[in-house]
Amino acid sequence: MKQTGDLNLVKKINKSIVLHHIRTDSPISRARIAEITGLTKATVSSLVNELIESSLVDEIGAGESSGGRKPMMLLFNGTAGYAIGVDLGVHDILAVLTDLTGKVISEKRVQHDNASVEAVIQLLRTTIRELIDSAPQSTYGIIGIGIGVPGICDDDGNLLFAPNLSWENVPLQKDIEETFHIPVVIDNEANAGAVGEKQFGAGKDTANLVYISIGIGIGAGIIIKGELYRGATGFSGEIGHISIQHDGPKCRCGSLGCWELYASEHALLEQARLELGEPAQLDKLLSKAEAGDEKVIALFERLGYYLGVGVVNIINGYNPEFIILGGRLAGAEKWLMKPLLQLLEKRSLPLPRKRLNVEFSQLSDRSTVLGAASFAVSKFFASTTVSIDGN
Amino acid sequence: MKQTGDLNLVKKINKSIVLHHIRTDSPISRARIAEITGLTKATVSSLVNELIESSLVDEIGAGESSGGRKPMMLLFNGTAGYAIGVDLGVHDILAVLTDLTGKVISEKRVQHDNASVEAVIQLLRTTIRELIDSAPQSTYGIIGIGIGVPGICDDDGNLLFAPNLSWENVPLQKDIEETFHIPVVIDNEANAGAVGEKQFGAGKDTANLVYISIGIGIGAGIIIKGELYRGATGFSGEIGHISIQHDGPKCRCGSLGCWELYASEHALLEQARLELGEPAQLDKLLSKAEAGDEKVIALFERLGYYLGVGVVNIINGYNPEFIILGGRLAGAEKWLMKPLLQLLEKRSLPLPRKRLNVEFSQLSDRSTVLGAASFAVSKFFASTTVSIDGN
DNA sequence: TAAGTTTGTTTAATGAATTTACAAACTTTC
DNA sequence: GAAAGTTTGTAAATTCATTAAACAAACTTA
Repeated sequence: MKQTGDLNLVKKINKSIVLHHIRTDSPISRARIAEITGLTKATVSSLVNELIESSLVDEIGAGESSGGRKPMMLLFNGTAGYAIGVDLGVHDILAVLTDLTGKVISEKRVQHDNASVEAVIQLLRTTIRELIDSAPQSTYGIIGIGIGVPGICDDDGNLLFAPNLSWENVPLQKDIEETFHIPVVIDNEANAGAVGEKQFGAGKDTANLVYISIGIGIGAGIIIKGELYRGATGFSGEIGHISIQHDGPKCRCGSLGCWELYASEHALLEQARLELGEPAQLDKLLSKAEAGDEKVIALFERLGYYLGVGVVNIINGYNPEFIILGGRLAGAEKWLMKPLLQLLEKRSLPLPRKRLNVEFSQLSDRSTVLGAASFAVSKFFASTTVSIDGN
Repeated sequence: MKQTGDLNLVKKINKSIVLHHIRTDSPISRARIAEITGLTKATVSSLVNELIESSLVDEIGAGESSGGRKPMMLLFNGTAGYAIGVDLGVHDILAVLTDLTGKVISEKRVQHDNASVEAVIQLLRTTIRELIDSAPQSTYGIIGIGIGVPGICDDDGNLLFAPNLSWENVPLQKDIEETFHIPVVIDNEANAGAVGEKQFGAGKDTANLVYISIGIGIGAGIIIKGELYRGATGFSGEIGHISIQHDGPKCRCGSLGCWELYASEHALLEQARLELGEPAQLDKLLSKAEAGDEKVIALFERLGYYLGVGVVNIINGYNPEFIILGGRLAGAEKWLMKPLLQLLEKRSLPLPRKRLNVEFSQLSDRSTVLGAASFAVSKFFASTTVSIDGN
């Protein structure tokens, strides 16, 4: 049933507000937190002391006086525990160990050939195990594992469908949880990427952003009012399958003229094959474009146009403040950005466009893995701020 | 800053939970509410008695015993106050007086020729005045006015842009508030329609629905987790301007191939003119189709196809549980539904479609006006208790 | 050195929920 | 029809997080 109100809830709310300010505005004093939040000094003091008790906050010494007693400055203790983030890709696994602030402590990257589901999961297990073993000693240890996957998940952490891996109904969360006995969160790689960008990338101060992952297909993570939008049944953002040509070519999803048939890596390589007369690879196309090959540059520019078509749809449909383009094709920003922006200028409604930013990701291929780690940290705080005192 | 927690908040939360159950599950006893919510009987008793004190709840006598003392049944007192809902259309105004349950008490419908902004607003004022005067005596009187408008609004109740009225920057909320000194809420007609459908129509038990208003243009109201999704800058759902043909004909919005160029009433009439060689009107086309005119039926069926194209995009983009089609064209359900469903069957991804319903509105042209009244009621409860969101 | 400011803690008060107890009103059972 | 058990709703005592007020410590300024 719905959450009712009691004193426990009040404390949980206030404690997480206090912790939030220590995490984002640190170093900060108790008095300043009281001033910002409207809580009394006594309340803040009490909550801060509990947070110190539980190792999540440290006092780092006196700050500058503003005409009276010097304030004791507080800092979030990012090393009270560690999280693991994983980007389970189609051809590789990228995994990081981060502290509670999201700072990367160590990183592993391994290739896989997707020989079997079990083989990949086994590789995943050994990769995670190595990172766990590399973690420094800490109060809470490894507090969780977040995994971004190239497919659709349900609420129970099952990977329902991952077309580019040809996986179906893999109980990934349960599997990894049983291996390590640590809380595991599974989510779509674009959702994870969106969270990564919001926490650590260009979207830091934004509550409404759309992260578009342009890879073999196109996926999107949508953050509304600071929260991921998952749709009714736990997955949305199948934005790659928004049709931009109702009578266009058939997509494997059953529809016609889907955006990702025009604006994905797969689409680019297919066009390159048709126009250049030979199978192409992304890195080769990139170096050719870099060398000034006009035919290849034209290919990228056309891709930029098609990206723009879909971005206009996203603007009109979601009215975000921020659109961040990421994924493998983010490396082609140089040639994609201009035609994309030109199209936006011409085609998007002026009102939704007013307060909008469109940028390529600054985190390169780490948006997803950082977001995944962030899922684990969020889950930890969601479960802890309530019962951390133990009473 | 963010809302902090205190005893007041706890009480607000619990009081609104209790009221929510009385509103939705009535008649209901105190004991049953305690059982459902997890609150203690003492707490429920105390809160219920305050609600009775404030006239929002009535005791209606003893219910059936289940083996012990008979329970005292509680009922929400819908007549403690009245709300006004308005659908400000392009050619007419529909306004209703409802009680707090949304039951329509009286109704007014007037035509207008949009001679000037001031003339329409004056007509709006006299219409509202008549409804106010027709309201029965009650504890709280007229608790608010909600207005659905065919355009884009900002948070301050300004009608920024209404293309089909040719209005721009009209401070409608302020204007009506100053006339009646009653709280006024302004919102887009599709947003109001979505809320109307959720409260009173087909979407009653749904937290995630999209209401598509097919009128002269196409608008949409999107409800996510029981709340309207407004986008970053207060308006979204410009779904009519999602392109379904990236190189299609130019739309007045600047883009090419927008959905509403294919699937709106305007589009239908334009096609009718081209194919039948004479200017057409919707009601005439409807009667011709009714009479079995195959050419006209084919027009509707093609419209159904184009509706489906956009609906597939909405399914893939928002993954709602429920899509409700409303607006003037809802009257053509008979010919639109079949090609629409056929298209969905063929083109939408199986997973998002699984738990999805697509229906035409049952409220005919009252979705918007009922939703608008509901806005006023919600605002009233938000100020007295705390927002009542429907699970 | 004295006066004023700022920080953070202590103490008492507030009030909403919980726990426990209980009376009243019913039904069931023998 | 009386006794036993159940259900409903209220009352009294307790709990606990917040607030308000007072205060000591630490610092700046004049």
